[in-house]
Amino acid sequence: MDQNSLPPIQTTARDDAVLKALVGFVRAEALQPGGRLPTERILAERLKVSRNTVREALTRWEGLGLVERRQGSGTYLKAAVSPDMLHLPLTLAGGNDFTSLMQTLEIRRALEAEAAALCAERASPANIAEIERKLDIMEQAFRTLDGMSSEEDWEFHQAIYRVSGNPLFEQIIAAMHELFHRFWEHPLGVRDFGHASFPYHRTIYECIAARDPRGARAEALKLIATVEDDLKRGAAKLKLRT
Amino acid sequence: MDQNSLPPIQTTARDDAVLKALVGFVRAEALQPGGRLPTERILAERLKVSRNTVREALTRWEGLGLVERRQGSGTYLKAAVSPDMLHLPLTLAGGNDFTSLMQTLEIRRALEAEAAALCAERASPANIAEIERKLDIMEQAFRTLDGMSSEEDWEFHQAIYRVSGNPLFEQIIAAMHELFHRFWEHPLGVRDFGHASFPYHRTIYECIAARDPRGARAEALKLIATVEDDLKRGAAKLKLRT
DNA sequence: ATGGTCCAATGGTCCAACCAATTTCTGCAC
DNA sequence: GTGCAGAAATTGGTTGGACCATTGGACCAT
Repeated sequence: MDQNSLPPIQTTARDDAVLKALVGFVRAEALQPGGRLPTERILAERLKVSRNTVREALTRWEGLGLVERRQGSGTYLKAAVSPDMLHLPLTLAGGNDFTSLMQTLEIRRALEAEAAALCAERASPANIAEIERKLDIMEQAFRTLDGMSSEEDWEFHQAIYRVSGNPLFEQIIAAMHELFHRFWEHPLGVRDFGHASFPYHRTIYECIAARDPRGARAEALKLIATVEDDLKRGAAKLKLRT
Repeated sequence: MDQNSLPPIQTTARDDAVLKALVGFVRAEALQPGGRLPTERILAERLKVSRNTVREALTRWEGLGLVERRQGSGTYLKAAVSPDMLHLPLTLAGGNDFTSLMQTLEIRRALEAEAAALCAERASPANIAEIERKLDIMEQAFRTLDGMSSEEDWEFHQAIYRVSGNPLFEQIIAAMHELFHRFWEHPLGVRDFGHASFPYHRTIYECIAARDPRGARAEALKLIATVEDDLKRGAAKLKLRT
């Protein structure tokens, strides 16, 4: 017998019930990300639970990044919610060491290549125009600053993830982006970090515009490879462990 | 001016401070997963904060899967913690609908192929033997049950992720496994769901044993393709939306 | 317009108590 | 002594009420 057929009963689950009610509220009110939730006091009164219970529920959602609380202002929705949401709380020991960054890059390589390929398959003309716009901005920033601008670079890649049609790509990479961002600003002592990756942004775009999934995948892999090289050069310079 | 040069100041962060102190405690006591944390009341007293604040902090950790609370018993550590942890709270609108499962598969395709390739590069003889053992068990289960056994199948793939040398693969896929598991037991009305994927498990293993990254990647892609086919067949049968 | 002051709303913290589940102890029967 | 039922202590869960800190808008003086 599958032990899943007899799940443990839940005798008390006030805060979970609160969250369920909140999901209902968000849907009933068609609340969009950025919208404001009822105040804690109102929720407590309406749901007939203590304000503390409401707070515990909201704390959970806050930890999951679904909601943002601003003292003196209110509680705001940060992401879309649905009744059958699944939360994947990944917690990984992330450091600034070479190994962690390399591992992050391996994940990014896998996802970036796949996303680029899917993007090339599915992009509409409007999508392609949007990506080109982001590319132009990035290239402009590159010339102005004489180097990679992490902000504009990120926007470009994000556009590709979005157009891939699979929101999971954007979510996973966005979550890891913070980890990556940390060291992006401190290029391990390597001058011109990311310079080598610059030309591949355009080649990726061209493959997408040409609806060439295989090419897009190949160019994406090349781009990641240049970043890996930069990383290795930095590691060698700092004599970090491999 | 770079807007990062004036980051918002942090005036109060009691519960965050509690978590930081808790990290220190875990490390000082060399607390292992499964170990028991101090009582909420004791923590409140020691840290000179209200029990409510302690509870908010623990609620966050609980939501992140780091800790488990058992009423009447205590609070127990569920995973290792470190000062520089990174949390990726992925929330995906995951249902049993065709679209969600297909998107999950696209992620799995990206990661599975990369992991198989890395595994083929890095596997030690002992690793290879371990994977073969898992493969034998899976094949045995297949013959006995006359069908795929999700449990043994999962163990096989997990072994590959582990040997890939990058713990992120295992963590991400493991988190998504629950989503996949849901419908794995209810194969959308498709008889012999997963049957077609069976032979590729051995071909993947053989490529790994032969230290053939390209082959391993190719076979992994074939395996996922068969699952996608099964999924599409099920969707067509159930007239689900694409 | 600009800046300052006040004030109501809102999240953050605290306290003291009680409830509910669990564990531990106690004492009785055998 | 052993075993077990019930009491007692422990521990997380909930409640209600209070106060603090921050926010943002209204109002006012310059």
